[in-house]
Amino acid sequence: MIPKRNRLKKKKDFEETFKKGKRLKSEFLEIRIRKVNKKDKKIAFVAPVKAFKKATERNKMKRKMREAFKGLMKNLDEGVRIIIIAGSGAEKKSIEELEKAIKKQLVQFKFLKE
RNA sequence: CAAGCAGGAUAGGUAAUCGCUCCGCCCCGCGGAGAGGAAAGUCCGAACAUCUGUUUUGUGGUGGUUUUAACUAACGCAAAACAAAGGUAGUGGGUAAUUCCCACCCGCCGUGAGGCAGGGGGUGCGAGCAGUGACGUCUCAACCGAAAGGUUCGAGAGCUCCUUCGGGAGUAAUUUCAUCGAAAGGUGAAAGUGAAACGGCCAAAUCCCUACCCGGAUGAAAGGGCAAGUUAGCCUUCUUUUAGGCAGGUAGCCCGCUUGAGCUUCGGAGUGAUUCGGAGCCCAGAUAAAUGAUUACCACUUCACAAUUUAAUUGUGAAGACAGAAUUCGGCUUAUUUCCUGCUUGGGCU
RNA sequence: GGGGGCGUAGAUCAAUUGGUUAGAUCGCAUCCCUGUCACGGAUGAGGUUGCCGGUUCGAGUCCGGUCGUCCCCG
Repeated sequence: MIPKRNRLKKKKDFEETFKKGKRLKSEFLEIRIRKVNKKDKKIAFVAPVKAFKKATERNKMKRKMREAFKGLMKNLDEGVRIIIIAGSGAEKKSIEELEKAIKKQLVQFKFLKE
């Protein structure tokens, strides 16, 4: 789990990131990202009911994504607000595959130092 | 061995590394705790909270009358009773309470172990549509044909018999009068259809009655507290600007929020559901929402392969259910892994 | 977290108090019309009433359970 201070928790923050954030899409993931003029980094993970019907599946998906993201945290740019949304099909991917997919997108658009 | 019936338990473990949430402390750290039997469906029942009825009684109490005392409208608190709607239904018991649970009785089903969304009283199948045909039983099974066959000398001279084929009903299921019943409805007579409506039995999870239970509504997003910003208004300061306070309660935060009809264990009461007493224990409280990831070893089950080979054992590999707390409990229902116990029926061997 | 509705032919909807063979429109198929297509006409096929069980002489309808789907509160 990501520590509390790095979670995107407030409803207002969340909505802003969701609406105004840049949209990066891949086969089974969607990332919304936005930079604000602050020093902290905040992230949230979403597993929609449409893609994952049961509560257990949603929990599992979110845990997988968190685990995949863990290593990327310290190299992230300051002030980023990220929401990562899992699509259907993502539950079959391993943690390494998820990590690669996230990394690829973030590096490509220069939010993450390698 | 096969098929089945009933009941119960279980929901992998240990270690290391990297993380998350909460709590504690001698706070750069260390220690402790961290999903379920169904957390699910939301089908019932309660706790708790707020709002809200009518009547009566008690009580507090501001105001009023008033010398005091006393009386008393509003309002608050407590208790009791109650309409409608709704619910329940063998007898007795359990519980905070239930549509739940337990014991027993009767009825029905099953070869049996056992099971039942069986259990107040009453009323109630002539409704389907035109037919060999009206819940079941009993009664009645008739008619027409130059359609075919049989029997027969002959079935197209006529009569009669058997089989097959074809054909043929009601504006159907009401109306009128009288009468019984609290009601649903019944009974009698007349008319009408039919071969038959006469009689008896069984039928409400559609109808009626009785007895009993219960004030009602909304649900933790209940409800309460603190309170940025903004602000109509009020007060203070001041020539004004301004500043401060009050009021208000939005965003946000906090409480509610986990000690409870609690768990473990011992003893007593009871056939049992359950209950009484003692001792010990504290056992998730998140909120875009923690309880995870990786590796190793050890168990258990299943499958595949190989070896020994009657059975079985050993080794290797793979796989391992349903499912995620959201105020808290008690039931019910549904999903699902593995195992155990007792019993029944049938077959085989000794 | 809490509450409510709806599942009937390929599609959109009906079905009285439980009572005939579950009906209508569009679509579909075949034939006719035409030189051909459309239009038009005729005929026809198509249903486990979401699923499982119960009550009943009889269930789309009544009662339980289950699955799916849509909506409301915030």
